Amino acid sequence: MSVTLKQLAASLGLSPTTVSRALNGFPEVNAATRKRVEHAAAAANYHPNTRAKSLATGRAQAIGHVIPVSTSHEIVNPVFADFIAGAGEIYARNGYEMILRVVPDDSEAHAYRDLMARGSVDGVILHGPRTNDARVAMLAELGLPFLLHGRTSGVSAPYSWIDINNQRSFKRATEFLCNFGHRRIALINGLEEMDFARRRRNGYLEALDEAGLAPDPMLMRQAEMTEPYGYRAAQELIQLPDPPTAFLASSMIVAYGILRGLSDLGLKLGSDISVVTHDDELSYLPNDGDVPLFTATRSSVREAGRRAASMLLQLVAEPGSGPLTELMETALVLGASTGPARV
Amino acid sequence: MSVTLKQLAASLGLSPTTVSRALNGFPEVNAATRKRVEHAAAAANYHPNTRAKSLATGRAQAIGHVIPVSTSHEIVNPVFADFIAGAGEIYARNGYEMILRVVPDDSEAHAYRDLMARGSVDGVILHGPRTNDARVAMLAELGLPFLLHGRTSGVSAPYSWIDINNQRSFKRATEFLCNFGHRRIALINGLEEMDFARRRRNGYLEALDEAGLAPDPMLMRQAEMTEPYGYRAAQELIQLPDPPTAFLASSMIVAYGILRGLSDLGLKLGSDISVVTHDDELSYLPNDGDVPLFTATRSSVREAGRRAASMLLQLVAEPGSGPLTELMETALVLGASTGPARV
DNA sequence: ATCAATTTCCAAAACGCTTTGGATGAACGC
DNA sequence: GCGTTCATCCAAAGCGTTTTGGAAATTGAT
Repeated sequence: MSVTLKQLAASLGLSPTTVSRALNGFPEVNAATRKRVEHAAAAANYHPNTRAKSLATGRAQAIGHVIPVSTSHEIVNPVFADFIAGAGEIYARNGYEMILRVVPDDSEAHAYRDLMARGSVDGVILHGPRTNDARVAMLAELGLPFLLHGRTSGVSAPYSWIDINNQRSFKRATEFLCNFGHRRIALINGLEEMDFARRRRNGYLEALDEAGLAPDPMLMRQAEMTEPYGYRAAQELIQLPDPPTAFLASSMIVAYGILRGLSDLGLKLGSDISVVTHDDELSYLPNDGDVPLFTATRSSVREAGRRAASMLLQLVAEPGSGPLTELMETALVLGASTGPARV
Repeated sequence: MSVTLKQLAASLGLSPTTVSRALNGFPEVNAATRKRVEHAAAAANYHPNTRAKSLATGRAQAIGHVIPVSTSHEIVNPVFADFIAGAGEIYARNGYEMILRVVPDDSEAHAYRDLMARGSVDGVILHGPRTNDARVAMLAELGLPFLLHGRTSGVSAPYSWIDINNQRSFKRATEFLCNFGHRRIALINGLEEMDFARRRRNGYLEALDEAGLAPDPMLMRQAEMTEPYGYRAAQELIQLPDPPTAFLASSMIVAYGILRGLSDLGLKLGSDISVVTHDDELSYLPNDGDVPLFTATRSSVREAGRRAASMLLQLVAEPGSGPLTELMETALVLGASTGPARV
């Protein structure tokens, strides 16, 4: 059993009040006494009981992440692990706990209410926002500080978010391909009910439009971002009567699928056909080296996690500090997977 | 602000005691009163404050996961997300919270002591056990219920764990390749300081031995399991004077790297060269379909997460229930990546 | 030396719940 | 009608902190 404040105070011949103040850096305690208390605390391996502390202060010292697990397709977002790692770093550094709730996506709203009502967290981070996401209004009404990883088109009320510039990112990637002479560019997107995927498509369409190219629905796909999805998409599209000469992929995993699909048909990336992908810099799928495998729009999701956590903690500390937003630009890095269109 | 027990009691003209007992199913409360209380609680959206509750009961109602982030190689284990999803499901169902600590791997011990001293969790799950893992002795001494995801060779004291039969798994895979006439089989392993990797190597060696084949150090590699690692390993090994005719990979991601490395050289899986991989059934890397891409030793890490959580909750509920262990066998599923050795 | 201002400490209340140890009637047996 | 047993409720203590509102001792100014 761990030592309590009262015990520590007794062993020092002091009152709990003084010990508490000594350890929490209040001014009204003698410097000598403070030293004495600090030493005793360290010696006894004293750590304040989190629950008691937060009961007394009213702050949970914890941030919640609700991860919805789709009841139908059952996919766990691989990006999630790296984001969490980044955020967790910041929480730990600031004495916050991270609590995770894995819930079926149809009872996500309930999870937030529950976390709020039980006072388990001081704020939450929302993952995977969709177009017109109802969670935003709900959380605003609840009065629980929150921050979106991503944005949600169609919601007019202000809210805090951190996002990458998906639209610009995919616009630039598309332009880049156009400049290489590509006229038929396929978009292998994530589910377009997800806000990021929608924005990426918008960027893609915008660039096509500016290049005077008409979008072809046959070349646009959306689905859960698995490797086989990329594979099938590549194989099917390349066998169209008028096949694409370039692919735009929404994630490294999809890009690997496309790569496999194409090389199974004997096509070589860069020379025969081009691929640009978004790269979240997942640690186990590094796309670096002198010449990266894929030309990519690159942005570290782990860094996004760090920043998101910092922003939310700021929001929790000063509830008035208004909606905080940050738009991260991605880098368009040149890899070996792109080249001029074959004529 | 959420409603408290006291307020609820006042609004009902009852004492907090009675309301508490009514909601917690104690017998000494009138059936009619209980109904009345339950309705009022639901109407007021009452949820007991977690911190107050656990202060009073002494139980945290939370399980901790400490995920060490290597200060050097900075890899976030992709298997982690799926495991967590499985475990989280069980926690949620049983009213437990999941708390995550992301810590530099050199201060992991401190994290456990801290969680314990602050009374933040009722138990912890250990990830990524190494050979002779010191954390086991430490936690046993702390008196905090814990369970390993994996095992740790060299530790004699009993402890609770859930693991897959890595040794048997890789032994069977190796035997399978031997039966196809393969004599030179490469092992592209994870870091062998990790217990699972060590066991896999043992299984591999055992099978080679029984087949009367001498292991060749040139054919055995270990590293962090990234895609480029698989790629490089495949390319380098295949260009040896006496190259392998089959590869054994430690994860799907590595297997994809190998696949890319080989097909870049124009080799076709199954006919030209064989690959068997371990498959954790990560949701975004499904290896299924009529004929799976890879022949694989398959075991769902998500299911392991579920079972691990159940076991730990059991351990927390009945501390005496002694070390709980479960060894999950893997399935050896036939895919398109294996065939008879080319002569 | 006196009074006010500082320092330095403490007793007690509060946070929101559970739980112990009764209290109050009603029902029951005779 | 009386004592006993149940059924049903409650007051108060306690969990381990923080924080409010002093109190005592020391210092400083005059």
